Amino acid sequence: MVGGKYKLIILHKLATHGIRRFNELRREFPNITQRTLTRQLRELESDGLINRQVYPEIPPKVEYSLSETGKSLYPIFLQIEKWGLEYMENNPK
Amino acid sequence: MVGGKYKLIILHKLATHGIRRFNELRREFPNITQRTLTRQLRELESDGLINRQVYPEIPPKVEYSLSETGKSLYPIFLQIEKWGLEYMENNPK
DNA sequence: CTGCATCCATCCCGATACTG
DNA sequence: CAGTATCGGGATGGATGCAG
Repeated sequence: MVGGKYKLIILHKLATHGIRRFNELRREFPNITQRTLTRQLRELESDGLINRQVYPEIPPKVEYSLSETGKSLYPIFLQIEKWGLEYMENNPK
Repeated sequence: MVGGKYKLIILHKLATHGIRRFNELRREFPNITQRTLTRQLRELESDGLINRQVYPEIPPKVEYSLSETGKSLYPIFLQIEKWGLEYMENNPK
């Protein structure tokens, strides 16, 4: 469910900074292409990790946020982050 | 570093059951092909997560075990396992 | 603004046969 | 026993253009 190239950082961004619109995410991850961002978001949505709120306006507006299930991943993120910091301490460069 | 299809379960097996020989791992994961098992083990080794001990005998003998870095991943595994159990409780089927 | 359609390169893994 | 060699297919991500 989190196997995509950008899924973890997307979830992390939504976890730490809350609701985000599509183009906000594009700006925050300049390397990801539009097509890929769309697909990763759709996959996260169909796995129930994020919510997708569409506002039927012109111009369109779509907001992404963590679902409850997505939020429940947060302890894992913290554990991974802790590991990463220790790993960098023991393997400096 | 743990992105391969079988890397997490290989690490988990080594974490919970200690040293394993090549063909023991093959038997324990019947779905993995020889070629793929070899590659995943080599990648784990070059990332420093497992140790590869070769005994220059006939017939050959190679033992795989967790490195200290590999062992340090264990808290993450526990956190993931905990999440998985809760997820299945909340999403029964 | 938020997409979809198309085409393409690469990576990952599997199937199978062979080897010291 | 513990691999290597070869071939191939499917998934993943990128580039580019078009659209409501």
